[in-house]
Amino acid sequence: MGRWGIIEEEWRKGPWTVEEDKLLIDYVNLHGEGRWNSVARLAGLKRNGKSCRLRWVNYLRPDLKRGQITPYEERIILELHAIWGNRWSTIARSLPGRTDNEIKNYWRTHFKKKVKKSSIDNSKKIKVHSLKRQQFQQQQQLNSQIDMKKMMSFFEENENKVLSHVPKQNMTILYQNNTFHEQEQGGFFYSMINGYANYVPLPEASSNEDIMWDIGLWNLDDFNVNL
DNA sequence: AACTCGATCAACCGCTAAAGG
DNA sequence: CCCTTTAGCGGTTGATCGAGT
Repeated sequence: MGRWGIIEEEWRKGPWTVEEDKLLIDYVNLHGEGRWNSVARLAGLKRNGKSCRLRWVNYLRPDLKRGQITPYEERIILELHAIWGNRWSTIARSLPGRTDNEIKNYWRTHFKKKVKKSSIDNSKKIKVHSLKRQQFQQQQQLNSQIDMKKMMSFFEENENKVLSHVPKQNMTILYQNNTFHEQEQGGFFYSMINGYANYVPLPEASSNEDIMWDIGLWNLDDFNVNL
């Protein structure tokens, strides 16, 4: 019984201690991710499954990237938020090692006020309309020339392979370490920098017009490049 | 020294969808 | 089918910190 004659909280809450972290890490190493509700029983943690999962995915996961959001990452966040709105987990999939929570926090603290008045209407964010497409294409053209040069050489070196994937609306291709990695996700070419070609999923094309627009992005003539 | 205030961000909540039985 | 469990999402909170007064 607690101070007030009420049954004590069954689960611990609040910030995690290093001891708790270690218990959770040991549990995941032993049993893998998932079955979070059994962590308390099997690892001796007085945390509910939800809290354990959150701690793992947002902080303890070994593949997380630590440190400041880079300017490159910031640009992706801004551009993808213009497309997707507050769909943080979708945005996070394009930023390896970053969590949706991290991106959400970053955007809210850095950009919420600035975007408040002029922001696009997020209520229809799932639909891709021509205005958004125009905005996105304009942003594409505002990208730095060095990015465009890398993108150009990427296309030139891998033209056949890349173009063969264009009609596949559900194919995502990552280009890392001089190899292609294909993933079954909706997507299209987004940007290329630091040897990392990033295909970003978009809301599914719902009309021929949308599909044509997606393919249009692959036309190198569309990019304003000064080599 | 004491206080306010805004920024930051880890962790919470409610809710939904998918999976399991 | 229904009911329960589990995973995941996005909004919100509140502890903490540092800068300014």
